[in-house]
Amino acid sequence: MQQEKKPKYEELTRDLRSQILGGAIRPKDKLPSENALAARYGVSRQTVRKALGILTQEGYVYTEHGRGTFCSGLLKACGPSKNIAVVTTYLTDYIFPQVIQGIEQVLSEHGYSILLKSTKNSRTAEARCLEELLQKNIDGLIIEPSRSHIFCRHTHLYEMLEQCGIPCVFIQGNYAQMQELPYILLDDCRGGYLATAHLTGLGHRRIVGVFKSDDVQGQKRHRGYADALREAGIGYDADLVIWYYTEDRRQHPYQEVRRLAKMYRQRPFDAVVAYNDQIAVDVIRALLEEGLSCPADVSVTGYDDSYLAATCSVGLTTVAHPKERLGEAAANLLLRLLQADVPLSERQIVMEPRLIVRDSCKKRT
Amino acid sequence: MQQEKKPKYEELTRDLRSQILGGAIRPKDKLPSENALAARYGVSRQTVRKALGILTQEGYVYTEHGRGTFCSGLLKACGPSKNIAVVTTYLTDYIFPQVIQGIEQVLSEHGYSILLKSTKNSRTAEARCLEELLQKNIDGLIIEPSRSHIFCRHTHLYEMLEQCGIPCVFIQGNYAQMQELPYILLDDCRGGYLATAHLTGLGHRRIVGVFKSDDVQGQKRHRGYADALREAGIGYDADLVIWYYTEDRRQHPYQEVRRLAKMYRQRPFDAVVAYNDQIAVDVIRALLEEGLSCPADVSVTGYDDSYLAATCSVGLTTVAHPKERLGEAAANLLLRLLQADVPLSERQIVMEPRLIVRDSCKKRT
DNA sequence: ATAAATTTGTGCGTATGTATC
DNA sequence: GGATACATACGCACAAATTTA
Repeated sequence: MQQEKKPKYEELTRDLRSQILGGAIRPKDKLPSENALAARYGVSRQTVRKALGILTQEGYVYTEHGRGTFCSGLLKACGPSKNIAVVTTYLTDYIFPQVIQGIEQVLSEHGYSILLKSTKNSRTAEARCLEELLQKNIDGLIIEPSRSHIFCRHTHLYEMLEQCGIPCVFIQGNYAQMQELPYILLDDCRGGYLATAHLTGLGHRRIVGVFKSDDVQGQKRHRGYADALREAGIGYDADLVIWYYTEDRRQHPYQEVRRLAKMYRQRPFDAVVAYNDQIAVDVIRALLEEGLSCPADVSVTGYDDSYLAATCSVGLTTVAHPKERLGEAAANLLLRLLQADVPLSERQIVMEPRLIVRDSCKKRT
Repeated sequence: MQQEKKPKYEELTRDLRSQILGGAIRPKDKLPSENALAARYGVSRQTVRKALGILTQEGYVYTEHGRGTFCSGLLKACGPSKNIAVVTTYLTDYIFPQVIQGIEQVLSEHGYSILLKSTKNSRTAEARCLEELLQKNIDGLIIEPSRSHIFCRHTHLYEMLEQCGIPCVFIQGNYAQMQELPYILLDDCRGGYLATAHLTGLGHRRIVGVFKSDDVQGQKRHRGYADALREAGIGYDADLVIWYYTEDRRQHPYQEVRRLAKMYRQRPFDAVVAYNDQIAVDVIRALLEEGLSCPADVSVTGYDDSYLAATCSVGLTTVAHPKERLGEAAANLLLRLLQADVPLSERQIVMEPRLIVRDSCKKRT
């Protein structure tokens, strides 16, 4: 009869593994030194090293040069995947390609690849997306939250990410419930203020506002709009504010502006603050259809300084969006989070918007 | 001054890995024995074993007790990753976001994620990119080749993909050496013909052509241009053809058109066929700077029907590019390749371009 | 602040076992 | 059986990082 051959290193591996799984060796505990293990088990140091190598690869332990070998906190099956997930609401919606470009630029220089996902601003899609990503092997996440105005029902997924040691950076917006997570966004309140104050500065008083209601950006830009009006001593008129949802973005703002324009004789207005350049273009189109011209009759501001602002029939006065630089900043922040702890104050970055004046606003006559 | 520390086993690992990726060692090949490698590299057998251990773990080689060490056929046997790599030259360059959108749309419906990479139309970046992807776990690849006009020096990487069972779909262009690989592209020859024939049909005879020289699209559009001229009985005039490289795309076409425009009195021309809409916009700008207007003095055609075509100061007559549909078609083809064998005739799809007439071309007076 | 001790990382040499041809 | 090649195992030396005296 023949005995099963059991390599000594395998015996040692099994023994140590069961000690860890059994709780005898707890996470963060220091294991005996290689020499100590060699002596205790009556094997050579090389054999110990082989066993520890296997355990390291399996994720049960990690080593620190000069300090020792330690039981790891939680098991990451494989090593770093060098994959970073990037989740945005849309891929083509005008400034996202540039943001993604900025992210890709920085990350690929550091040997990372990008896993791209889009949610179409749907909460369920975002949740499904995160679940998928948790099953894959990613090292980090950059995400633009969907419908950031409403309560987030899947905070548990973000907690899970945190527990897995996968850092996460929010861009554009963030969730009110998770204020401590890293983010990079624009001061949209200030941006809305800048656009509106520019118009009041030009003497306009009846200023229409068109805002998106289902993300924090829209709500903040609206607040800036209201602040600027108050500062200029202009009463807030809810009838001049148009709210729209993502789904209706193609039609609703356009139609509402046409409705207001039809009543221009009875209830004139001087200017329109649009949520972004896309809306501004629709606004100008709607005005033209009703015989009003921009900027002669009505001044219009955009937001984001997209390609539309420059190529539009009227050069749009708009609020500059950092685009590539936002992407780069997000990527750099993520890289720092991957390497070391980053103090809270540096984990949350707010970029300052600035106004770009073109031809779509004119002094009131 | 301090020397970079390089462990010998790492040196050996790198060397062997690059031999495998470089094609010097091919799948199923037997590597030299451990002793032979030790002798050749002047290291101990232990060091060789360490290097081979790493390569084994990475999946590049496998060992058979008593037989030898072999280059592995398939990298990574760890099941489908549900990741598809998408490699394009640029991410933001005007129609790519839409193509990627189309791909993402289809693939995400089937539970796949997208790994995004860009090459900036650099061959070395493309090669580096493919090597990176081979080390990751991808199920398939959609790639827009870089500098597709020149001989591809890294066919072995594509062969490796094939041997690993990773299907690959080319979009936009393909390499002349690998005619049997699946692709989806536009009939660019036809597209160039359509644009040029439209101009000859309007009575234009001296037609400038601006083409990109470092991809097949440019060469094919040029051929279509030449075909249309011949068909109209117009002699080919090399002085009217401007070639440019990717690196010079921002300046060179613009400056060359200005140069031609400066000599307009002596050597007038009727129209310009531009490689794409971006170039067309630059062309129109150059013409304007020299006091020539489009379409009154000179007709201009674009290509791709990008957002520029519609938002440009003059509505561009251009050749429609399927964009999203191209992306969707590529994704669907890849899905089919992942499931089953696809007959050659269905693996290669050429989409028909069509002309979109706007305001940038006028009948010659 | 420095030196010594500890601990992991790299590398070599050797011996023996075992599977394949 | 013999040659070859991988697998396991031990011992030793020195380097590099860290902690301790």
